Amino acid sequence: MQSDRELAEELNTRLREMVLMMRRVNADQAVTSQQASVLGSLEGGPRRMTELAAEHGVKLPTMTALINRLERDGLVARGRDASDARVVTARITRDGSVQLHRVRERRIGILVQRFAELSEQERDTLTAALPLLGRLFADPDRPAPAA
Amino acid sequence: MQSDRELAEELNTRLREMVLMMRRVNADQAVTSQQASVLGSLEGGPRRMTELAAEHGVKLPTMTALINRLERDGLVARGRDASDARVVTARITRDGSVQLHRVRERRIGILVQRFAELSEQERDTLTAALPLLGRLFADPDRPAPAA
DNA sequence: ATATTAACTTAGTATGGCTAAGTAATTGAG
DNA sequence: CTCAATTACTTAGCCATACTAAGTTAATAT
Repeated sequence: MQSDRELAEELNTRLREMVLMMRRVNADQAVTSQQASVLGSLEGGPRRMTELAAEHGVKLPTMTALINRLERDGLVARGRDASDARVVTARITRDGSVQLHRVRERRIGILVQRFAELSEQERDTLTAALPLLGRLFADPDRPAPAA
Repeated sequence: MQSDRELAEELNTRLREMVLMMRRVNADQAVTSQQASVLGSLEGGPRRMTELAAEHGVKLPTMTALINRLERDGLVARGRDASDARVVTARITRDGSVQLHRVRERRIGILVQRFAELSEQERDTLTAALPLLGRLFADPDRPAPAA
């Protein structure tokens, strides 16, 4: 039986491990994890710059730079909004979709490998815990990103 | 009952949420999360540059730059190894400890707050799942960082 | 009609990552 | 013992990603 404090400390440690692992998994990939994250937001269709910045918790100029690089590399294309000439939209290109798929499969593949080392019962425990993690980390101000 | 694949996809989504949340929590802090992480490695005493780089999964020149900035801000101090004149060590200063404590309390405080919204049973589920996450994210090549 | 607001971009600065190349100290081979 | 190779680190130069402040253009409101 652990106190909330101890539980929080352990979770904090796991978060650190998780961040380090994701960094290792993503090293030497063609697309950075930040770029993959933005591409994920575009899967459902074009999005406004402002929306993207808010969803990813960055300021607008940062998103401008991110989209500039993705556009330069041919992974997204900029567009305009018909009803408001100030608005700039970004959509994912075919190349972008291919890259996104690649990154996602890589990450999920690694997680699946790791799951193989868990027992049936341990997998059940994890299955039960995932929605709780979702509640712990959800942002009340912002809807969850698409992927 | 979920397949490993579905489980991995859900975990991948949770990972994204966690990263976004930790970014929000750490925004507007005096010390970046990377800096806090390095300071955490120094709590147990001075460490060599090489060790620090390996532990944090970065190359040596990156650690040099990180320590340069921390030294400039007075949060760590460089030292020398008595037995090998090539070796440079870093130790945390009093100011560094204060900053580290501040960041850690902030993060843990937020997690504890979130735990308050969980039921007793849900907390138990989480307690059972955390060690599993540790196994999923552990780096076989590298021992877990101190904090 | 014009002032304000909103949506972006540009410019400038900092952190944090990399590789390649340089320096100084230790180790090892002959 | 000498000198080449290795080890530990730093420097230099590049890129991605973050910020604020300031500029531009379009929409809104007075």
